[in-house]
Amino acid sequence: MDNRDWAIVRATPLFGAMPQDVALSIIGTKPVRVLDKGSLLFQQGEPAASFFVILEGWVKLFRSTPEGTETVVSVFRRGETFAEAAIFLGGRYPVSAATVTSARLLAIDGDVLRRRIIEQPQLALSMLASSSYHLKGLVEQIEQIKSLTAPQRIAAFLVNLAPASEGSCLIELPYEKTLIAQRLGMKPESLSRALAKLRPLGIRVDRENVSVSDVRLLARFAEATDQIDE
Amino acid sequence: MDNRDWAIVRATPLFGAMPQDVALSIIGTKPVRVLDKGSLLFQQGEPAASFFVILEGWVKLFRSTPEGTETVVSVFRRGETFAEAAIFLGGRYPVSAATVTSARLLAIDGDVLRRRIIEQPQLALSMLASSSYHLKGLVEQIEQIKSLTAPQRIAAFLVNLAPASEGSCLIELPYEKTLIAQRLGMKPESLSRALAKLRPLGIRVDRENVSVSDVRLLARFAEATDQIDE
DNA sequence: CGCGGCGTTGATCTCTGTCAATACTTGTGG
DNA sequence: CCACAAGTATTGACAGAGATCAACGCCGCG
Repeated sequence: MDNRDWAIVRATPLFGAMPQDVALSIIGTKPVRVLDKGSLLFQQGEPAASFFVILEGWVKLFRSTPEGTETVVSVFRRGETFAEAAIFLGGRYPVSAATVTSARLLAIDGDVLRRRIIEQPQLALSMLASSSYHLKGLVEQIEQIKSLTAPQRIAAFLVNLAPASEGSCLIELPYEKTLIAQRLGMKPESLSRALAKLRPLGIRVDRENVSVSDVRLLARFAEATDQIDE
Repeated sequence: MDNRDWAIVRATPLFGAMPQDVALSIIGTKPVRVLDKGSLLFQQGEPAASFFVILEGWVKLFRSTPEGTETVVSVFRRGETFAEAAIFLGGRYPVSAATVTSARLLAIDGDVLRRRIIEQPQLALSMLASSSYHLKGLVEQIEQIKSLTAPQRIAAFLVNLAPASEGSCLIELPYEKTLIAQRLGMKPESLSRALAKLRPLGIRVDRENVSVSDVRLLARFAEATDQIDE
């Protein structure tokens, strides 16, 4: 783990809020785990031994039914932590996790964290802040699925990815479209068509490259109750 | 607040886990708030001053867009706590809350709780457990909306309400069907039709009374990939 | 070069939303 | 006590969004 990695760790809501020495004592000299795309980190139902910080790459959380269908719950990127909450939930992961790109991760021991919390009460506040952050993310996702159409959801997704909140920009899709579709709760075919519908709004797609002519216009479309007509 | 109320408080994951005197010191002599159906508790975006324990009745959490559409995120009942996590999220509620029946609630001050956490580290673990529990609920909801049809969702909802996991039973719907529909991410009309489709599975509905002839059958239907055919 | 995974496009079907009409329940006031 | 209004639930007809099934193009890889 180099300085670059350390900076990423310190930028997370969880490790950013605590004193430097505490953060260091938790992370300790944990080796960085380097993983191929598609590596399974843990499975739903397993005892929750540790949680993770993403230094590089993308990770999906998903649930699978006995029948084999797989529902993507969220997708995290560099600088995000996940599964912290699972540590406290009867000790079992409620979801499975796998990398969707090659990735470098930090795995942090749950026991160590729990012990540190007892010693350092204000650390708990960081944990709570972090878990509240995830809660908010899920709430937003529920709102989107329940109230937006497929084209609106992908529009919102793009707006989130955009570097600025106005003007034009180029966006590189961070992972495969199949996964984006799952994350947004639709089929890949629908994603294709939804993107096609955004064309009149100045969206061009070529492979994983998306050009947006007017981010604000896109954002407005994602929230509007009435849609494109022509 | 009488002994009955106190028992409810102690049965929550949050207050059940902590020593009795700590729980007492947090709740203190807070008056019970008695509210009519439809009372607004707080609005999304407001500074999060306190969180709540439900002693009696039902409460919905929802998000509203500027356009006025309202998305129900979750519905809680007696014995549940809500908005604990908001206290730690930049101090703002990410959702609004309103009672959907007449209700009795306990409102607990956020500052007090935060101070107690500093003094009583293991209290933080209770908080985390409680917030993890809510997280899990949201994850399950996302999974349901994304992967189940309307009849399956209402089936799952009924199974959750059923007193036993097998055999037959009578269920009283806890709040209005309009709200159930919102909670499940569908329109009231669709809820009516979805319930009608469950008839071949031994579901009879009369007003708010639902009779289930075989809970296990219903549960199986809620998870099945293939559906009723005839 | 051929194969397999991913993405797009087309045709069709199914589910759910929309719009509208009709009970039924509840509460209000004459 | 009844008429009436408002809110809630059900039902029907219809339209539209998205799923499904299938075919095809594209690219990377052995």
